[in-house]
Amino acid sequence: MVMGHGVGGRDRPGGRLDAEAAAHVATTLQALATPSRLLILTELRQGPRPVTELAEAVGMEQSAVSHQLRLLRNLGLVTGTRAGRSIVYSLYDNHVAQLLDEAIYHSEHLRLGLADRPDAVG
Amino acid sequence: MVMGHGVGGRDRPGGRLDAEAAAHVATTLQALATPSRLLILTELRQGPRPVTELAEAVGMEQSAVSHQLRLLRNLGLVTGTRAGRSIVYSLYDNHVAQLLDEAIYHSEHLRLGLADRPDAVG
DNA sequence: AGAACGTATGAAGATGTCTTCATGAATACC
DNA sequence: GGTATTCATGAAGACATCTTCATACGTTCT
Repeated sequence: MVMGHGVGGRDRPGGRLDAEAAAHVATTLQALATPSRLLILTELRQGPRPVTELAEAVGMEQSAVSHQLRLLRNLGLVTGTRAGRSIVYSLYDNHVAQLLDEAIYHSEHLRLGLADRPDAVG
Repeated sequence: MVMGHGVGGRDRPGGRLDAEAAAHVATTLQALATPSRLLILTELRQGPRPVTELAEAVGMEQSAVSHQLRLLRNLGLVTGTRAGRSIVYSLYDNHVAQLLDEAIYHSEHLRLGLADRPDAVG
């Protein structure tokens, strides 16, 4: 059960953004705009994971993972709780999971044009 | 009516990503991970706009807007068609609009922790 | 207390990104 | 054809980002 916030419609689909709001959103999205973090987050999407396990799962060094986790932590996207000597990380809440899912979904359906699209510009 | 692609559920909410897929998604999200581009896109969310109008609406120089538009174009997020001397840009399709909406929605509901969240780590 | 394990952190270097400046190309108007 | 308008583009500099290396911190076990 995913438990969305409604039926699938947001209150106000497409309002303008002021500079501050834009900065806020940009910061949040930047957290998802890196392969390493995306791998970490999708791994966490499967369930809570200690750092070492994460590192192995995504094929990164422990240090690099820790650095990215700190960033994600500071943004409130993940939380870590100690369990023995390990620290187990999880996605912070359902908004994160959904944002992840939706971002992946739309990205996969966008098929990057990357210079092979016949644009009218020229 | 927003006209989603289904009912609000994605096929497979939360699969793992391989390195390639992660890179793809990251690239797409990076396009939304900047205040300037976010402003441009949300302005386009309101409807098609010529470059100069865009520039004025978001308070950027024409050159800067053009550079960002090229990036968004290359990623297939927007298209531009000539109309007289102007080139009118629009969001490429509904996926872009939705991704935008959802990204903004979730971001606004995430309330960046930014170092004031009592994390268990320490 | 000492050793082993798991994680965090700071510094530093390589890269990437964004904006500005100057200029070029296409269209419209006179 | 010449000029004004609208947009694109390349170069360059300021700045941010990510990874690695070295090391420190906290916990567990003996």
